[in-house]
Amino acid sequence: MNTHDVIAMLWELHALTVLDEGSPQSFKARAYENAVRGIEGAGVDVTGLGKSELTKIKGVGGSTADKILEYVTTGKVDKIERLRAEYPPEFVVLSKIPGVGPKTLKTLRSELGINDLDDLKDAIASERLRTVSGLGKTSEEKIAKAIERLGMHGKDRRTPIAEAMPIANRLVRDIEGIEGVERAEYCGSLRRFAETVGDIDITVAALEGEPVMEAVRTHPLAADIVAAGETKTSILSREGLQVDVRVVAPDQFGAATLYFTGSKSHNIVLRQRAIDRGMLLNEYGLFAEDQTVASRSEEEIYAALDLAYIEPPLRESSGEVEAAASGTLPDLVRREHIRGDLHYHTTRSGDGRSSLEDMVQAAVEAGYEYVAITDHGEDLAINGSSREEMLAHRDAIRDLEQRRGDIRLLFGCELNIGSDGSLDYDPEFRALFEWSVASVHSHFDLDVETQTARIIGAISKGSVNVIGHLTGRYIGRRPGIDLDVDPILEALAMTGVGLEVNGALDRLDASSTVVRRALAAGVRLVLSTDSHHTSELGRMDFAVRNAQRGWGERSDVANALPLEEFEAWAHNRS
DNA sequence: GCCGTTTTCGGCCCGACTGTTTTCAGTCG
Repeated sequence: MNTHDVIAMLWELHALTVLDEGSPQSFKARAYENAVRGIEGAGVDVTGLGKSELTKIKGVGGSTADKILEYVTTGKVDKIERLRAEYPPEFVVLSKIPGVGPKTLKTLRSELGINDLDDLKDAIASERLRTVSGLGKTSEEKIAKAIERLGMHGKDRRTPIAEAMPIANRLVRDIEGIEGVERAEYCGSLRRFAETVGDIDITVAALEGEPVMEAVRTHPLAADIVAAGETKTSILSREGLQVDVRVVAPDQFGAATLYFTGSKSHNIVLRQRAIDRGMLLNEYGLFAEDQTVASRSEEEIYAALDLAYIEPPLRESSGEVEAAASGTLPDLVRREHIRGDLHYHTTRSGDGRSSLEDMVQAAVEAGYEYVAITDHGEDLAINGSSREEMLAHRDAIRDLEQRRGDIRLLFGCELNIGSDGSLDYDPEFRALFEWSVASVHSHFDLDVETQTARIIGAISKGSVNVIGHLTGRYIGRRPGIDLDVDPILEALAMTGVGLEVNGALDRLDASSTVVRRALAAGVRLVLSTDSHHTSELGRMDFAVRNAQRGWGERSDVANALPLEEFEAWAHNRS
């Protein structure tokens, strides 16, 4: 049992309490939510704490502390057991239907005796739902439709960022093209750079709302219209992804983007802070006695709340507001700090699609001082290169570097980590590489001990500069390998081997949570695009944002170092 | 259930949209 389990327990308690009290605003339910936030913010292992230490955590009082202790010692919480009996899973699942909240559920149960999805379907089929007070024919039809599509977009359906980002970019671009629109920006979890998103939120600055609403309602991506008002329209894409578009006056754009970027809990903390200062914060601005204090930009709102500006990836209510108040926010790494790309393929790799010349030209155009060419090693049968091919490749790289004279090219390799931690070639040959990424490309189903030993084995061979895409996951498609992360981070810190932050949107590997733990362990980061084509260099921005989400600073990032310092570090691998 | 620069009780973030109502409750973000 660990802190993660305790948090899961509190979330279940929260969900069951919402049902029991019939209100998401239930103060008890919100207290559990606050406790989770406090525990996450404290960043400690709560399973080893006593009651007095637990209640020192913000949001955790005596009652919640008792439940945590009960859970840690017995593995159960009496109150949860009782609530589970009252609200079994087949009933709880009904709360996932969009448009059905705890109040409706309570009424359905008490008036129609509905206890599961079949009961609800029967009630709809026999038109009994419309007889319930507060519901009518329209609600009945709406709920019927929502059930039909439940598998596609229930309330907790999450869309991988790699799927959501192109849709958001297209809509933003189209909305920006509408006459009268000054600005449009995607907000929500997408702007915070969460790896999966529940929906897409777009904020638009325009004096007239209707042209925007009209354009959204009739957009080719809109398979269905969920809500259509004067300033807010919600559509559903064919894939079931909901998009909310909200129009505000241009001088309120900052307040609106702040509000819609969230996170929800970050907003609550900011609003509380406004109240403490006798002000009101909403999506239209920060107000004091009906006077607007700030609204045009996010920066001026944070400033008016006596806070340093907080970048969107940090807005998860995990200590960032406290840090902004005390001037201890991290000096986040930015795209302009990055001086080179260190995971970079050419047509030498079987899956590479741009030539060495083109890839290097693209790197120069991106403003890089150095690049490591890291084509696949021989163990990756289809995509890899033999020793002879690698040596010829080295000559081509040296030749190009000399002819150009405008960029340092490191002769590198992406080594393949075998199931037992073995690497390509032999130690002598590997020593020829000036830079080596080592990554997992196969054997995804081994047990956690084997996988962990496998990675640590690769780290310990003395031939590796950085571990590439740590887990091998594809977000939403393939889970990563099972790893015990802490011993791996320890091994990285001890040997001075770096941890890659892979900027491919479907990877984002290591994840931001692992990045944050890695930094706490003293591991250095390497931000990479893993480009196989010249069109993929833009991924560096994603690697940067994912590192930011893990609180990565400029000084944490190896490829933010000037060339000489970088090479000194790279040669220092143990 | 938690909390305190209005401190041990009384409050707890704020607003748009919808459907069912004739002024508001529920849901959602």
